[in-house]
Amino acid sequence: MKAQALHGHLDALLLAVLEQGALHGYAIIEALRARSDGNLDLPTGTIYPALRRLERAGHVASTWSTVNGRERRTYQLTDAGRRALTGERAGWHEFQSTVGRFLDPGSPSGSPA
Amino acid sequence: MKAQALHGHLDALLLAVLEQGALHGYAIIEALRARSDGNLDLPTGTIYPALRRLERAGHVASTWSTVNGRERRTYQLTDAGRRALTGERAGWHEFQSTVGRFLDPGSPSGSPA
DNA sequence: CCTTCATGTGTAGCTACGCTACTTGTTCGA
DNA sequence: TCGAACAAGTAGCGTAGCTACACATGAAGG
Repeated sequence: MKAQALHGHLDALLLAVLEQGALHGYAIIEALRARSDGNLDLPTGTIYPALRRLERAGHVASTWSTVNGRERRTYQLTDAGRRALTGERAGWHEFQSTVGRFLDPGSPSGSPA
Repeated sequence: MKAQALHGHLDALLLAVLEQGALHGYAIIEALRARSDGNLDLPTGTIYPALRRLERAGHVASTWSTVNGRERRTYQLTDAGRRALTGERAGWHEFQSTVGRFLDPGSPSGSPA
């Protein structure tokens, strides 16, 4: 998967992963990798700054905890984050349908969903 | 539509538009706008550099012509461009399915196509 | 005649944002 | 003891689309 394809969609992915339950950064990376069959293997330098961004935006909240002597910052979705995710989903569908109209051969209307 | 969502997919769009016939830059902008119901209203500063990039990559070829005293640079797909478009389509489908797995609620397998 | 708008191409510089490469620290198995 | 997995983090880079501009012609309107 081309690296820059993700541009602008990472926030939505992170919110979607956290929708199913709070996770810490490292676990988020593993969840993305697992649920995408290895297609999304994102480096920490991508995830951690993105999570800080989401926290500054109020979409996630973080709490520190210590597990086996290791410091974990666990992130959970806020109500605003849940609302944001709804918007991101809508945006994704619009984007998908718009680009698909050009790139999907057999779907003329552009609205398969 | 968020602006940076397009990142990494513009080349594919341009190749797809040119697949249906040669067009000059301005007409490409209009074609994108028309076929996307106005969702893709791309500025010239996006299109022209992108076309130059595609030409340097050998995916399109350009020919000058004069129409009504106006200089037009018409772009057409090369064979390499056609092959590239096939790859871009595959990449798009992979991307779509990967992200959709997280953002599309009701499609568990992630392979609707 | 002059202004304005649509047509048409183009560039310089900005900015957003994911990536590379690195650092720090702990636990666990070889 | 040493390396690998776990866990978090930052500085700086690079890509690539966007903003704002410049330039030129033709048609329409006053």
